Amino acid sequence: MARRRIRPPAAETDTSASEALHTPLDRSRIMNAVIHLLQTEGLDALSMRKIADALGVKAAALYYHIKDKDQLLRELAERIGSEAAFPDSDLPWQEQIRQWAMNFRTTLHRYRDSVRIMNATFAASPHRMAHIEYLYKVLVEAGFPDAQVPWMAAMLKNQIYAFVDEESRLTDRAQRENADMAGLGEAQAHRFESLPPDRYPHVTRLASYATSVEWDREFRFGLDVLLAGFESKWKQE
Amino acid sequence: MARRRIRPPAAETDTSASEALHTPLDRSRIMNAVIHLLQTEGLDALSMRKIADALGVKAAALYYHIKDKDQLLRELAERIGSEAAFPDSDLPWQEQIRQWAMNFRTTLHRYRDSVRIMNATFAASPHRMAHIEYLYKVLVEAGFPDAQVPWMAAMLKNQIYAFVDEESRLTDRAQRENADMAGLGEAQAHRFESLPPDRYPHVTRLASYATSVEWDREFRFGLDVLLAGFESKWKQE
DNA sequence: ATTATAATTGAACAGTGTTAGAATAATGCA
DNA sequence: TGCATTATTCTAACACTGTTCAATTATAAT
Repeated sequence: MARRRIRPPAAETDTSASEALHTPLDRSRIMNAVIHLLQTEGLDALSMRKIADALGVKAAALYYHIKDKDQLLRELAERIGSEAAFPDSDLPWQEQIRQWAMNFRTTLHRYRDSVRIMNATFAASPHRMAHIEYLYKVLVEAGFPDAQVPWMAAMLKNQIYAFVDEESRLTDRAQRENADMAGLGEAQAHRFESLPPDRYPHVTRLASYATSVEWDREFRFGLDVLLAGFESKWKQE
Repeated sequence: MARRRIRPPAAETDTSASEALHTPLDRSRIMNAVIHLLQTEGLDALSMRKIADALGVKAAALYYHIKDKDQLLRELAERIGSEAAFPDSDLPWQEQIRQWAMNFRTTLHRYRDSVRIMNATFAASPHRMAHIEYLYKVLVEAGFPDAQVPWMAAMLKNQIYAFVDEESRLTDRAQRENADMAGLGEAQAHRFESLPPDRYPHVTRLASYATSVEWDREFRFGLDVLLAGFESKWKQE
């Protein structure tokens, strides 16, 4: 009775060489499965049971290696933070921040639902703190008053998160619409255009600007607004 | 057999006069229970079964009157949006936006987890659209180019949401800490102060500015940065 | 009193994160 | 090799979540 069970091959989701085939299990192997599942199905589908399935294991087995799901998300957020590079530190501060922001945005683009992950977890991990420290340093050395630097950094962070969040939402949606009914060109992006123009004259008139967007340009525009605002406020106080 | 069941008094959570005692049930009575539950226990505790309990009813009964939970949240968001007033339209545009933003912030303060609710629901409801229309109108009439107005409005909205979100989080936490260990003064707000100063010199040095915050002042500061940035960008292009 | 309609319920479905205790696999030691 | 110890994994359950459907009860109309 009770014959030895040999673990079945199990769909490993990704047999991309490296990483021993089915060795015991491991925090890093779990993280790989998490990332793969995140990219293919999104954050909402990221359940403990699905992660375990992808590893050919039952959900309870995960809890021998990790504390809870939140730890998984924190490690995910930390990993994302670790991939955004810092610009050369002898550039002028405006250019440093511009490049830093664009690096960060590019990194956020690489992970599905990245902004939601960042917002759902507290930032007190080494690589994420390094970004805060970097921003503080640049702004302090640029001569801004200590008391305002944390707020300026927060505004930059918020602007990036909010922008990338909306950007991801709209481009994802556009992709799906193009996939469903290929052709037909110019899907109506926002439903704003189909609103009563007498009640919302400005919204309907400006709705066209929300359809075809040059995201890179608009991201720079938002950054420039903040940087110009910083300088303006700095001079007059 | 099968005697008539007379509905028990049931804890109505709030017998604040008005509203017939236990008449059938009703979208507006449901909304009242939702709001009361939101304010006392927060968004995370807002489950269909708890809402039903507060009304002396089973969860399935709610679905005769509403479509799903999301509709409840959308009505909540719409209600919040409806309570923020618009400033006089003959003020200069900067002052209009300043007052509009402060009104909106005050309204958000009145509802627990309000920002999360706003962010979780799409804005295409009358009162919320009215705010977008208003912002577009003010900015267009201030002379800003059409193509940039939607982005400017988005930046203002994002700044308000992000600010109030953080503000609520920190003040809620401070209140809880003061409740637990009354006295002892100056709870350490952020854990930033207990970080290694050699690794994060700027963060630890500036941590003190995050402890005692004049939120009103900082909110105005953030707004002024945006307004100054808008003007600066507008002039040079 | 009987029929028609409005409102509520019980029970279930398919999920979620998480835990305790039993079962199994891998390992060290004699 | 056999045995005992440790390292993993599994089974089963708990307490939740939003939601649906058929059956039941309440209310109103005839």
